[in-house]
Amino acid sequence: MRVRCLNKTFVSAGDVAQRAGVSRSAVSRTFTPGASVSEETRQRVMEAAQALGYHVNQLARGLMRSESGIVCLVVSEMDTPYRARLVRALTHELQRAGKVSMLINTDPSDGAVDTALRQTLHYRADASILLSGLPDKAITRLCLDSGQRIVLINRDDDIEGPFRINLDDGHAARVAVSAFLRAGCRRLAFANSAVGTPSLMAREHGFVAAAGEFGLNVTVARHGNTVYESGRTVAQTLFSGLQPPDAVFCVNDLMACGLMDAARHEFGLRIPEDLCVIGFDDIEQSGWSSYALTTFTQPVDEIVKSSIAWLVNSEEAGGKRPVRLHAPLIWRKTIRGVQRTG
Amino acid sequence: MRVRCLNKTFVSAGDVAQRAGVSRSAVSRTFTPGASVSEETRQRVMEAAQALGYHVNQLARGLMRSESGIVCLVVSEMDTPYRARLVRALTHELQRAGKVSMLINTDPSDGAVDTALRQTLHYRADASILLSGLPDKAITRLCLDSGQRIVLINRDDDIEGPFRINLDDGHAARVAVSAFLRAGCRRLAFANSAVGTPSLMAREHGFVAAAGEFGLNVTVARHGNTVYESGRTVAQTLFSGLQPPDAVFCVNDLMACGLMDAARHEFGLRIPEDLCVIGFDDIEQSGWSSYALTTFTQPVDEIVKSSIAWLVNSEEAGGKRPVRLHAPLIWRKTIRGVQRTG
DNA sequence: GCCATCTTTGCAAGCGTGTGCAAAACTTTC
DNA sequence: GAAAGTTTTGCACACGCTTGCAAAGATGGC
Repeated sequence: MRVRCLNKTFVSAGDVAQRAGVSRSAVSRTFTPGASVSEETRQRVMEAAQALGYHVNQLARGLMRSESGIVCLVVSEMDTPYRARLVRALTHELQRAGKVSMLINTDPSDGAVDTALRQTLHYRADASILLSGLPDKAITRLCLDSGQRIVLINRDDDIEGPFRINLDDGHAARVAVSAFLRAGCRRLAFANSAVGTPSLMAREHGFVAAAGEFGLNVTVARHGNTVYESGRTVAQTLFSGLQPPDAVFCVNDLMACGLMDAARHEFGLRIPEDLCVIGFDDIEQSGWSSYALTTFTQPVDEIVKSSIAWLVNSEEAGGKRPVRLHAPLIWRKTIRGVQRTG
Repeated sequence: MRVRCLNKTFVSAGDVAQRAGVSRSAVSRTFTPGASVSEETRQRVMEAAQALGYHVNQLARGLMRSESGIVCLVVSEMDTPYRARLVRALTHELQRAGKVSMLINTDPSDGAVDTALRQTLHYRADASILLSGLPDKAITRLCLDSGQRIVLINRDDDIEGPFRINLDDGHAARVAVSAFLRAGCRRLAFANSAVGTPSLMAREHGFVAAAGEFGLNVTVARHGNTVYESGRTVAQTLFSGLQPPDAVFCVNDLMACGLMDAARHEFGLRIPEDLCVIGFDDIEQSGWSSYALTTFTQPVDEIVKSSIAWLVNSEEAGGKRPVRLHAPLIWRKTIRGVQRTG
């Protein structure tokens, strides 16, 4: 049998009321901002609450109001540097906004995103923020119909209803091309994963298109997940060929790191003398002096700020069109020649 | 005014009952494993639930039972590679155990761990897992008295009651010393942060003591947080001196990476020829070929497994003494000479 | 001192669920 | 077919909270 303390497990509003000599309503109102309580009773209640160690039961509160105060973060591979940073920033800001975050792991093994998103319904989450995996349309509908708000970050799916927030991948791709050209590179390549997420593909297509405008072909290599190892594998493909590239735009910093390591340690290439590299995300490791990667930085603060602003302001349910944010290029040392603002 | 659908926001068990032509209890029992329902009614209920899109309201369920199914993860700097990996593994395993994880960010800005831990009480979490920050004793008591279970990971504080899980830091330190000695190193140093967490200090003291047994002094340098930049700073201190070390045990892989980068790029040292390095955690980056760091690996799976096993089995509230896990040394390329199993 | 106005308070009805209890339905046995 | 036993079912209450409503109390103007 479960061993517990002798007294009741939790003190309830009733207990506090009794001790303070007021009604249950009074203590409820004391803890409800904007409710009508006299200063005197408030004091008495607070005192009793303090003494008894009372905490409002958010489960019960959430049952009455329609708001549970819970926001779900739906994310897979959350230990990826960029994802981890985003999760950290989101939880931090959500807490400041008086919300609490429920973390839903959608790593492949245990069912799909759908199962997870359905989980968010069980707890009557006020909102869900999806950092990865695209949910089934029906489930999304279900969530929206349940009054839940949905934010899609970097997933430019064609679903109607959610708040969509994306980067201007096309613009970044053009900036990358012109940076490479200015550095004197002519044999361009694009390193992608085989995942095929819309935003990853937007970078690839944007890069190919922008290069095309200058009459240049792009060698595209895709492999596996968007991780370090894939970067290495792609490097094997690219640098073993007859016409190895002298510039590679990597869809992601993690892949860029893998590609650079393989280029240096297995093919003896010097960066940026023999090879220029640009990445995407600006993860912490890109700033480490072994990489010093020139890369596009994710405006994490802006992403977080606008997401949460939309969640909290229950007004303006608008947001038909996705918010597009700019990802500026951070110049480090993987591109030769003079830098210019991109 | 908030725009909603015309129908009720959520369908309740009552709605399902009405449609299925049974009582509300029948619905409740259908969704309660082990309750007594005839196969026929179960079918009817499931059908109606499906049609209406019914989901058990976990908030209400949690109100009735004493279990909310919520487990809080209390963590700061969660985008650190090791922490992120742990959080990922924990959420994954918790979900498999039918729990859901609430992520509490205790980054310095908004209040201390205490505020966060109190937050876990608001939602009547079944348990809290603390990865960082040591809570006030009073709050811990409060949580325990409320029937909440607490797990402390890598925080060997002297609090009574929580389930404590630690690594055998002392043993690891001894292994590090002998690895350095076998590689012919004689001028040992320890790179630590200024944070002073028990487990970090245990590594330092263990290393100094073990070296002492061989009549060797250890230069100890401490600086800032346990991050990459601190590793660089510590390197400045260590390698600018008259007697620069030829072996450094870093309290953490992140610091090891910083130290190695500074050693190579600012002091022109070759690793492992001029300098041997050992780290701790075995983060992903340690495996990257730019570092190839020999390091102690955190048995994340074991940590997660034993934590959750303890949370779920409400029996055996035992666990007075902390669980000590072994952190094996992963041999890569930052120690010269022949490897031997440690 | 009296009435109108405003604030504070307690009552009671809900929110959506689990569950003990007794009645009802079904099954077995003789 | 009746008695005994087993399962299933519905009622009603509980969980801890919010909130509309009306009564009570405080305040002010005349």
